[in-house]
Amino acid sequence: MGRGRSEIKRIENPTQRQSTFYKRRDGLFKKARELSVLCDVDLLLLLFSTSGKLYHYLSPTVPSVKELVERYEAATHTKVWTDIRQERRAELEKVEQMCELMEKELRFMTVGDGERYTVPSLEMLEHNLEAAMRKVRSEKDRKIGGEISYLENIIRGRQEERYGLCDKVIYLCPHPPFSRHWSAISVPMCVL
Amino acid sequence: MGRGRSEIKRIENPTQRQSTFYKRRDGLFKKARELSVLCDVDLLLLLFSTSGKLYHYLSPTVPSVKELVERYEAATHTKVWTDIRQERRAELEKVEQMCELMEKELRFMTVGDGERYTVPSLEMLEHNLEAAMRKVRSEKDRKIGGEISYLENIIRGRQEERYGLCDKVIYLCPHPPFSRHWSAISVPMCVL
DNA sequence: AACTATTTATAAGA
DNA sequence: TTCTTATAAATAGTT
Repeated sequence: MGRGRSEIKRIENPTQRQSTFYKRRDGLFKKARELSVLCDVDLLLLLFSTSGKLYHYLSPTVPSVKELVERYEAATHTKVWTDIRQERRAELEKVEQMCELMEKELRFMTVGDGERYTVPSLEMLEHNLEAAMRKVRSEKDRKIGGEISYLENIIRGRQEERYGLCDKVIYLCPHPPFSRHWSAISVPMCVL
Repeated sequence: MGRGRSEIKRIENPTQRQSTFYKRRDGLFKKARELSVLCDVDLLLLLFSTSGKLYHYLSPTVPSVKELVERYEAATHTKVWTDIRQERRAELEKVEQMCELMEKELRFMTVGDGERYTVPSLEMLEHNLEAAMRKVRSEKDRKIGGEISYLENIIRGRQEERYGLCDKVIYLCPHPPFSRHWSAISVPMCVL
């Protein structure tokens, strides 16, 4: 339409292309709207200009873009979102596998119900439990040993402190007025 | 265009509507194609007729419907597929939680690295392991006991079978020609 | 589908 | 971008 042109090929002049874009874009959306209303048709028009700007139209009868794309999927048998779903599914399966593995191991450690176990597997289990027990016991001993030596150190430190204080007291006050009381409270004072 | 009409409202006459649909549909797709070529624009046109038939057009410059809908998502910040992804995410999180729980339990049973355990928790663990060990041992004993009596039964059965066979042999052949050979192979025969 | 009278869209220019 | 206008294109009504 208009004065001239009939060949449809990319307009190289950017100004002219932009101008044509505005006009034809408006025309296209108008036509889309009209068709959807006149003929009771569901349609979606998505359009990105070269500059990346979005223009879109969705028939008023259609609830969502999603709904329409799903119908498109069904009609063409081309799963648009297959990749994403497969990715997720793979992720999920991986985690589920790990879960199962751990569950199995756990069941093996706790003996849920003995029905399933054969004698050799029970022996293996017994062996595992013995190993675990040894680990736990040595760990416990190590911890207890550590705590004991820690407490011994504290006691030793306090003892030395006490000696130091007693020496000081004797130096400052060689003849204390209430010697019996002093000695009576000296131990608790040092322990504080 | 054409002779008359300017009001845009649903055409109630089905024949007329169908006719108009064909004409305007072709016009719309032509316009869409022309715009995408002339102005170097990415566009998607999805259209479902009242009868459910799909017509669509995608700019030759766009690789896929998915790609365009993703750009639509990005542009509008309306996650078209949010629901699906959220569902999956929830599912995944649930499994991951279970996984973590089991891992914790398992770690408690196997004592990965002792650093984290206090003496009371180690004692608790030791206690659990002892209980498990008792369970396993009693289960093993029960199984072994069962197997032994099962084997004893078999042996008893075979023994009786053997006696029966020997009796038969003696009955049928009171004076066997090669008595020494007979007795030499009688045991393996019965065991077969 | 095809025709055609008309309406619409739009290219070019402002 | 927007308006104007000459002209091409689309299409409603009809056959």
